[in-house]
Amino acid sequence: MVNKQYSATDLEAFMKIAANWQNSNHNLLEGVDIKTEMTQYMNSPSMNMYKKRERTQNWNHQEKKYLLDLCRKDMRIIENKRLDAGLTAVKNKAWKIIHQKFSNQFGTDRTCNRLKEQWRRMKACTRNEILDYNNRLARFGAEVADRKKPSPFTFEVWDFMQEAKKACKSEALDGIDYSKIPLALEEGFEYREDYKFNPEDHDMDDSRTPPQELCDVDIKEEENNETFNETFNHHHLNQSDILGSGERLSVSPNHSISRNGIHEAESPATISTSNVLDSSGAYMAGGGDMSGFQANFNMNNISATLEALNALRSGQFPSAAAAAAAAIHQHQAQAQAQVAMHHQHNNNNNNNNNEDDEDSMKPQSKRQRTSSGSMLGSEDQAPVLAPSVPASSDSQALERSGSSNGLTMPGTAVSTNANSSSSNNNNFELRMFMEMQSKEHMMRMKILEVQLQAAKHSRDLVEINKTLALQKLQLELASKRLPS
DNA sequence: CGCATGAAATGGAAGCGAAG
DNA sequence: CTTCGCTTCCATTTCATGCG
Repeated sequence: MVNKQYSATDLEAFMKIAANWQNSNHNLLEGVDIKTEMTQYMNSPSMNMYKKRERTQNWNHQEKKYLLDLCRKDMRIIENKRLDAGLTAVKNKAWKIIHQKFSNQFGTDRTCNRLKEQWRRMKACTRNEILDYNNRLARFGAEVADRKKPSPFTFEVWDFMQEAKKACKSEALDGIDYSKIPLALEEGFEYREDYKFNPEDHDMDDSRTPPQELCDVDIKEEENNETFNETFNHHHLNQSDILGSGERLSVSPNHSISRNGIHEAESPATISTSNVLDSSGAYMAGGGDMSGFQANFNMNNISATLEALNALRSGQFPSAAAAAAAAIHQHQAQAQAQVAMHHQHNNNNNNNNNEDDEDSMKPQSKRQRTSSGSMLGSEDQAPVLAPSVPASSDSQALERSGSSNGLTMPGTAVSTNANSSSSNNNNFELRMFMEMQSKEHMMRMKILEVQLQAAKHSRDLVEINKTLALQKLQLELASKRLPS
């Protein structure tokens, strides 16, 4: 973004005033290069509010297309008209990701608010163009109307708008709690630690915005932290859940990760993200290969997960695995009972079999729904979902996941072959599992270390900025006292 | 429950810059 | 200078939330 500077004429006018003032206060400003001082002062951020605004670079087609593609990923969130706290937070989070992705692609010239504005403009222009076109089409026919036919991109945006409208309408009466929804935008996305503090994100061009409010991302600090932590949790073991420090373990019965493993319907966006999260190995190394194990490990045996991760955290991997395995064995019967309940639930909600099945494979799905009307709009979601898989027991689901990639995963064996007499096989698989756990732990530790380092640097940067600001303030105060 | 406040969405006006 | 396309900002509306 072009930083605003005063023109030569502006400065000349200011200089005249300053020169007059200097003449009348000669004794005070003797020897001061007032022109340099003035130029610096006038172009300082604190004077932004008095400057004329300067337009940014026009948006090119690639930028618009990219923005559309990003918005498309989470259209149900971005285009949702609801204003409740949960959805607003998720929406802000989505915009932050969009902004970061956009910045990665095209540089940091566009601020988050500019992105939002552009998105609004794109929609408004599209609406106008299409309505105008339709009008002409109806009045003068295709030949005349086509003389000023909207671009294919306009039609693309229009299609998106219609699609989004439909999608949101289908969920409008659905009391979905969006606050825990993972975003499709998070696919392969890593938060930048410095995002919050990155000066590039601040809208230095906002002529009416005082310096202290320069953060143009209209997102409150706490949301910032929350969203970061949330994503951090999604990407990093969900330790807060599992270690009991967070609130997620005490989720309501409606929560998608309920204790009995029964899951609610889920939107395509959520599902796709869940897949991503699974494949990114939120709990397990090995990504999608371990999904079968995850399902049983996490949903039917939260306590086992707890124990395992407690051990994992303290570096006792063998004991972690053993704890998990033991707990899983213990809970096997209980799991079967839950599966039976699951069956019953599925029978009661035939329309949502697919979603439930998908959910059962996705321990990361954090969707929380209100109890009333939760099934509304599900028919709209169904066609977008992955091909349906017959409702089955969790163990069958595990087999599915195992056979689909031609591998029998250790975790699967641990959880499904509880009654197997092949203890050697179990031991071997357990060892493999431990090794994987160990590797994963090492990786996570490294990631945490890097993030900690980055956070420290960010904090240092803030401290330095604070100190500088303080010094500047003191200088200003001193110079003000000088005339008196 | 009603009111105050804040945040986000939105329509439209004003301003900017390039092209003719 | 005018026009046009685009960006930016303001005023208004809508909704959520907090408080008495």
